[in-house]
Amino acid sequence: MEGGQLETACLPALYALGPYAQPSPSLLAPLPGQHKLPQLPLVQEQAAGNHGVMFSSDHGCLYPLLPGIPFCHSAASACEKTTAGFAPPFGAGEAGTSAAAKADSEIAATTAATGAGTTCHGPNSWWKGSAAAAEKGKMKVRRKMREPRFCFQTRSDVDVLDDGYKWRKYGQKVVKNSLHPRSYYRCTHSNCRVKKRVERLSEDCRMVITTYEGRHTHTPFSDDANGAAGDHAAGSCTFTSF
DNA sequence: CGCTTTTGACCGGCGC
DNA sequence: GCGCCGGTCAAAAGCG
Repeated sequence: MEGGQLETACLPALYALGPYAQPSPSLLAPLPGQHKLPQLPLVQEQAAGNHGVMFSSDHGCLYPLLPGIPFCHSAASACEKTTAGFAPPFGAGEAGTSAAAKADSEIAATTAATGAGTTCHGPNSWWKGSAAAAEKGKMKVRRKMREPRFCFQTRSDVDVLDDGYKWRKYGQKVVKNSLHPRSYYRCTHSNCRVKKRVERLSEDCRMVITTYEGRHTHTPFSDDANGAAGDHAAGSCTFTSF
């Protein structure tokens, strides 16, 4: 359903960030058919910090929400600072719930684990185990193995931003202190375990918080046999990491 | 017919 | 130890 819902004209500038790529301006590659990207020094910090960065976009202008915010390098407390700082201007702070901070704290422990070169699951079983019994055991592992996350704030009438990837919705949940349900998506690419959450601010239903978790193992549209899009990938690996 | 979305249930983590 | 809450699962329904 997603991937094409947004008219290009009203697309918020959503750029592919390379959380693990080298901190270079080349990290910022505009997605196919999207706006030229501004220089975002903050992203370079993000590249080093791996996760927790937040941006705001207003139909084309993507900018750091809080310049100089402390990234979540390791401690959960740092994450809380980040998210708390994010919340006040908008009142709700859904993206900065304790759970988000909690997850970020897990990321801190996870980053090293994932850096070891292993995925938590088989390459083709990123969303479920083979057996229910085994799943129970894996569930805990999966929760521990959190991926780096990026949080974007965009202003849009549609929930799902066309970021060049194809997503499948796997859940929706009403979260506390939010008038709008949170939607959970997974990348449909077979080997890709990237997830994203989409939710709207209670105080401003036009503001959409999109949180990406993990890194794409493929280029945008690569699973759609869209070769042209693949050509947009900056280099071979920089753009693939999101 | 295959894929996606919906939705209620379940599970684990965390705070009290 | 208990309850709350976020995140995920999985069956059913919907859609192209």
